[in-house]
Amino acid sequence: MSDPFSVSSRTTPFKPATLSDVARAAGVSRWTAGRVLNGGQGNSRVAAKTALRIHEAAAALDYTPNRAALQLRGRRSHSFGLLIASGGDPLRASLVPYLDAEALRAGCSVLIGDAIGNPSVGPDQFDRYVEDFARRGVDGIFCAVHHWFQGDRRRLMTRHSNTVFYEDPGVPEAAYVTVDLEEAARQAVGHLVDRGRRRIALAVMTLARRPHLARLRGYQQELQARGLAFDERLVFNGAIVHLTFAKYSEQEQRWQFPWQTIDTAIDRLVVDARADAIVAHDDFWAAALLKRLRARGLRVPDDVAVVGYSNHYLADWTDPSLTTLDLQHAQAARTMVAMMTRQLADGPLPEDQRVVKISPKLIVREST
Amino acid sequence: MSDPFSVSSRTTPFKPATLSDVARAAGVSRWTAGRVLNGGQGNSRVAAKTALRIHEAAAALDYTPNRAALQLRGRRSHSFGLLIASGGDPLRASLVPYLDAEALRAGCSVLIGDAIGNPSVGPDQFDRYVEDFARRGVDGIFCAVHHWFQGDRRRLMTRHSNTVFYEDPGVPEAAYVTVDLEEAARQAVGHLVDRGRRRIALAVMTLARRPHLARLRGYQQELQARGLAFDERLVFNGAIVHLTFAKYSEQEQRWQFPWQTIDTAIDRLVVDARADAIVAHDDFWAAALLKRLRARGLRVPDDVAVVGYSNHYLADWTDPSLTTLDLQHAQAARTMVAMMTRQLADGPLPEDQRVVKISPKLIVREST
DNA sequence: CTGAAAGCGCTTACAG
DNA sequence: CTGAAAGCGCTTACAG
Repeated sequence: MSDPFSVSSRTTPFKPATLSDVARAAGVSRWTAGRVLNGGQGNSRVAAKTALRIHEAAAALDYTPNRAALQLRGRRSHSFGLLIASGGDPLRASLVPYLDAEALRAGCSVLIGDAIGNPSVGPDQFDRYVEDFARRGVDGIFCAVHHWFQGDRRRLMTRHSNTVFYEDPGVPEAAYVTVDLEEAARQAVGHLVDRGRRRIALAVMTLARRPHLARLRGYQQELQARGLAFDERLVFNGAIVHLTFAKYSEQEQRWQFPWQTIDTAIDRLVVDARADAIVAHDDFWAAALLKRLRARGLRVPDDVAVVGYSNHYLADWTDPSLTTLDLQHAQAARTMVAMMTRQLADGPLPEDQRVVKISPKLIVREST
Repeated sequence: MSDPFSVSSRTTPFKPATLSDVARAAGVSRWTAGRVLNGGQGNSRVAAKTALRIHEAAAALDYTPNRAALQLRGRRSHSFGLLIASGGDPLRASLVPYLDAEALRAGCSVLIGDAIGNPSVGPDQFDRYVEDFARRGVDGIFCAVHHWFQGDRRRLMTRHSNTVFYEDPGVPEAAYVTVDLEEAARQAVGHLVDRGRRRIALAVMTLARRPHLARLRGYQQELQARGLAFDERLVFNGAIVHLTFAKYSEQEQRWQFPWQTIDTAIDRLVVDARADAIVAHDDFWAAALLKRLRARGLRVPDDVAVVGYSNHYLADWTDPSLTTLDLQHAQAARTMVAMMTRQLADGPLPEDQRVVKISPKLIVREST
């Protein structure tokens, strides 16, 4: 062949050293070598100097155990499956590098299941991944798929008892990491009070789901702690307005944003209730508020301060840039992998340790 | 045990059917069953009615071949490795779901290597992934890591002859998919001319790298095609200004954006050279231009129109929203998987088929 | 057209 | 403390 590329790939066929090679080099049997290199408990049954000789031989031969063989014998695959729908949720996409980094530190690779919600796959992709990951013998599953995506979470949990979720999947017994929304609201309100705001509004997409009620609680708590009265006209619940919600367009792989809801929120909160600050549902709501407030000639932060939630990339690029709460994904990932590792070692976590709350961190920019 | 969770996971230990099970059920030998279900060529040597019986038995038992066993016998692992640094490059993160979806359609799973550049792993993580993926026996590697990240691309290619890159890695013989930057510049300029602009500027971070020279070529071509004179004062080369570049902060996992460079660009292009439109390096440059133009009292698009590049999420959220070029990641992913599949079947691609250019697509929003 | 045997690289009882 | 044998689930020469 004249192609140097193909020649090189043929003349250097990578042939890794096997346990037999190491055993031969060290002058011991395969059993002994296996015991020392891959065995768990039994290595105490091998003489220290023999073990040393074996380790040296292994290092010299650059030995790594063959994963396929280990797996065939029923050992751990040292891989995790990660269920995520980053196409439909850009916020969670940033969890991936952190989870991968943490898995790596735990000696595991990550199989990604990221096509959920993609128009080219079926709506049952979630369940297909669950099957495929099982067949590939992953040691556990991380599930960061938002609740609005189809998929049988219960079946996931029976199929993979070692599952750790990001945010409450609404399935009993589930282990998960979640951002403390109560704390998030408290921090936002506290910051705005410190900035001299007195008519602080809360604008959320819905109060129908439990997590958002936690937000309302935190909001009220902090107002009270700061000696401010609660005024229900300063709470905007998008769901009640009966306008269009954010809708994910699978065609365009983008969100169709409910701009009218934002205008209504401004009418109610700023025009009617004279709010001087708004704690927004998330950074997208906050960015939309920024645009629509400007369109009405209202200045941010002079007339109205705005706080977002999630610290998405866009927070640096809105005009003005956005004060928001960072979700601390690095910490979330670390916690998720730690929970997984514990589950792997000790089985299901005790009830009082199945839910871990992460405190978000306020990032102050120009909008407050 | 009183824990229903752990009980359930123990009472239903998932024990998949094996080839022997299928053979027994169909009343044939393992050889025959294997030939029919997993064998490639030899299944013509099995009687049609026998084959049918075997397929029925396999379906009834929900048989799937054991991957570990196949791999141990030296067959394909039906998995790909994906090298990416989405933490350091949010634009490419959106390739992941598309690549995963396409790999799925080709019957393969994706092992993700996304921790590159993450502060918690070493700078040699790229090379570590290359090793780990080899040991796990992936069938090929997709590499979408930006050139500024450390990592031995040559070694990657000798270790995995089936590698497909996103964007030119600068390694001879490499197969890659790339966005046609010449075409991108032509489309942007053409659109601006259609909008009545006559003093169209080009603002890029650098002209030192080959791809960006293609941009300049496309820009000049389209001006000429539209009968407009080329004015070198309307080309801004960020590298020549000797100001700070965008720098990725591993601490904050964010880009430190060179705002001064943007101000200088506005001085040169708009103030000095009276540009009425700017084709920007990317969406981040475009968003920065929007903010800085407004700060000077210049209106977009009335005074100056701005076109971005990449159609990042933020394009919807800038004020005004951004006209930009979509990178067509779905198409890029489809092409990458197709190239991989061909390489897998036929070996390295012929030289004239190793580089595939994707035409970006203009998305018109409010900034032009 | 079909079967019995060997072996991929490892572990796990079982003997010494 | 160490070794020979069997087997995880599959494929691949070999015989029939």
